[in-house]
Amino acid sequence: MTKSEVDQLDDGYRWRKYGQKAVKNSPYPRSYYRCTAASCGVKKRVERSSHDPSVVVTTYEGQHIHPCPTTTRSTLASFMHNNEPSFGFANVSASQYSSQHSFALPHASSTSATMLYNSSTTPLSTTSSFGGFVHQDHAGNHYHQQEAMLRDNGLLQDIILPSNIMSNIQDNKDSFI
DNA sequence: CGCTTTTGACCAGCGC
DNA sequence: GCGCTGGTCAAAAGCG
Repeated sequence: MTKSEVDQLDDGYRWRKYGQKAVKNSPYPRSYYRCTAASCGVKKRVERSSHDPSVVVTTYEGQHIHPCPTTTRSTLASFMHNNEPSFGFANVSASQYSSQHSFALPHASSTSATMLYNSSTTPLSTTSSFGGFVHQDHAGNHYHQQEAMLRDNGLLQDIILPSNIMSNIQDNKDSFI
């Protein structure tokens, strides 16, 4: 369950929508997505909570059998190209970036819901929870970028989960990272 | 042109 | 069997 203004959360993988249905007991439709990677049959369902419209419920089914295509460099690279050269952490670019990205925690077992790591409500007024790396684009230009890192304190507060699951995450968070 | 989204149709499971 | 519901298919449209 992820608090988000937008239905489409970027978890780093590429998804193709294959259906949408109205669901009972909810005014909001449920969307069905499949991972676009060949031979990767991972699916996800995305629906908005009827109790709290600001909450998006994302249910993953299966596990990816391939590396995440976009959480490494490419997504950030494309983002950078849209915002260069004045990328910085105290400006609008940073907040736009944070509002559009979430991070899937690993260790999701088959058919179970995966918790999303969403940074949409976390102000990026500091750089304390980010590391950095250097990106080289096709023209050979170098950009110093800040790569999102999963750190303690980072963004766990934005995950909306039952308390027992939250405590389980806290107990095992080192293994998540 | 290739990929994605939209959307009605179709199908399976379930309760009555 | 019938109706309801959730999940999937696939043709058409949209988009870069």
